[in-house]
Amino acid sequence: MVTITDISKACGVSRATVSKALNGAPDIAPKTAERIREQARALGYLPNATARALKMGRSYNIGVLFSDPTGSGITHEYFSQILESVKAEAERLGYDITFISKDLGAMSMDFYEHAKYRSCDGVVIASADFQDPAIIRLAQSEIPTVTLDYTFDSRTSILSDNVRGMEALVRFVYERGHRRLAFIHGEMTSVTQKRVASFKKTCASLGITVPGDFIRPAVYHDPRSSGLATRALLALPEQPTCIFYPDDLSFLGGMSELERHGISIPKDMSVVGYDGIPLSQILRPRLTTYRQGAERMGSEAARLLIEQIEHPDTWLPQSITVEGELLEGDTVRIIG
Amino acid sequence: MVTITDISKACGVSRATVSKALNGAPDIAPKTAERIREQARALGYLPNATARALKMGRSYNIGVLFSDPTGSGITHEYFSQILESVKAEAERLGYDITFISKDLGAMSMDFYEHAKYRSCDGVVIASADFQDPAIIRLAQSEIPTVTLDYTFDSRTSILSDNVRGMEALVRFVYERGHRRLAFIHGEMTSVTQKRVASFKKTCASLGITVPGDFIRPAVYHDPRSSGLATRALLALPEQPTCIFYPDDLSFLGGMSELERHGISIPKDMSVVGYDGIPLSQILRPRLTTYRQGAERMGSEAARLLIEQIEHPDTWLPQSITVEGELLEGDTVRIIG
DNA sequence: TTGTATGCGTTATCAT
DNA sequence: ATGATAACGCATACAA
Repeated sequence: MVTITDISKACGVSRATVSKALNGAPDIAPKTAERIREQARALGYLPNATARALKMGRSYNIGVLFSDPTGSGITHEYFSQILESVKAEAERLGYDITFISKDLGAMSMDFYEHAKYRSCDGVVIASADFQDPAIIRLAQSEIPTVTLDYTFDSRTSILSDNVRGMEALVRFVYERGHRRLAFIHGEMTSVTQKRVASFKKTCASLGITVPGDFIRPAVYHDPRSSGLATRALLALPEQPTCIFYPDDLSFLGGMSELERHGISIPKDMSVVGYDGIPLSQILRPRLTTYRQGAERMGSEAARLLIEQIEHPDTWLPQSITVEGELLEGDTVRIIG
Repeated sequence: MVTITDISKACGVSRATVSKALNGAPDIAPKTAERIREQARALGYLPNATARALKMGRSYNIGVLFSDPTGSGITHEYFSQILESVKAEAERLGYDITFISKDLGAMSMDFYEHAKYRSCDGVVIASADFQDPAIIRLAQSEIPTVTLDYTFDSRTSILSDNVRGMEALVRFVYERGHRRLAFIHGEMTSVTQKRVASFKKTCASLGITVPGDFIRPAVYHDPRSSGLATRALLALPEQPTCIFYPDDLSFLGGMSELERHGISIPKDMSVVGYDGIPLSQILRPRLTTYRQGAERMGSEAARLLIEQIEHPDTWLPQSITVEGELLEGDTVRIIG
């Protein structure tokens, strides 16, 4: 391994001088600096991030936390998009990323301890149970954090516009003549609460009455449970004309169930999803859904986290809402 | 930050003693060791991975390389499954993972340099252009590596059983009466070569003649190009009875094209995919496909890499083939 | 059984 | 403009 010591010997200067030259310190003679940089290149020198981190107390490494209770984690397209964009933006700014989990090998650590152990400069909490004491401990620690779709007090967060997204979908469906809307929703997280509330509020403001039967629980990213909920809806004496699914993937469960009943989309039943993952637009008919700005959420999270890390003095917590966009698709029929 | 120095003061022993006690060295009196561990716990001590790495020359950190030219990268379900399982196995063995890319921030590095910069103990090369000189440099360096679906000389690799997988699919289709088989394949990587060769060889051994028109190029994970290839097949004077797609996702492009022509699956046309991603079994009809053991490939990759890192003396390069499994699905019709 | 001393590669402070 | 020195937190060879 080539170190600054090797360079200092080759150049006949001290290690301090080499370090300064390589970091562009102003108090080094330009020609000396150039000579040193030349040698460094010639020798194939690479800075050692480990030594630098130890000395500087900065690792240029940020943690990413995907703690999905269901285990689907990064496997889901929405989250892998976020991971991808967090990674891209972090790398653009000179940071590597490390996954934060609990229980590394033999040692049992919680999230906070893991982040400390790896000297993470900050952590993006992308997906987690925000009631988990271990998550709360991390979010309230001295480590800079940014959360996605949840806000801790005095911390930065990136939010998707669940309220507006759901409102847009309801209005879109309403404009096409639908008045009997059913909503299959995911587990009762804060995101779900916002979506359900926005669904009900928008319906109310449009003069639509939603029977209690039309609001049904399921599980995010679990086609099976949405299939069951769909079956329950179909068993009602009076059926909806349009079904809202918790997410695009869950819709697939509903799709199968509808097919099984010989119900065609959108001829006999209209449907909408949520997320707008690429898959939703590959399917035929293209799904009517609301695309969350996953890429932007990820890059904003990385950007704000690093801003906080690098300028702790001028930093203030903030919540950014990333707008999504309605994808019209072809699964909502115009009815009379 | 609590360091071993703090503990040593609190216990009235030297730092060396603390270090030994915490690492379970045999030459420390049991009661002393216990007292020290007690204090460490009481003070909330956490080892500092950075300092340890600098001293020991081992970071307990492995790099993961996903360099997808198409950019789909970890977003594709197959790769995110691999990432997930590499991560899980690495963590089980006490290792964190870091993404290896080129060009971190301002500094321009190639993959090898990035891995060195972060002191990675080894790298899993999960997805890459194996002709890229930067990949070759890494694979031939002193850094332990394991590659997926490609073998470098004297290096460990994890291979999916492309030959057997394709053979199984062809035989399955053959047994159901199909004799006119078309194959839309992905870009000409070594994986593709194996699949194409196995397709042709199995057909030959079954006495099936495959017209040159029936082998058509497309792009992996790109439904559009497979849709176009499907269209081309449908324009032939004599059509196939079964179409093999490059992968499950690409099949969706074919599906749309078939629908557009009013062709129903599997009534009018049989199809098979490749990969066996969860999505393929959510769709209706369930896709006939070959499930690659992505989870096992990832965990084996991590396991063998770490074995090589920890026992460099007794280590020998090896290639492990991970068996997949045919998913029967419902997209191949029995014909006369 | 415990402690002393040293160094991993780097940056920062303070002399020169 | 340059260099000597210390320090970051830890592990280890060796001395006591």
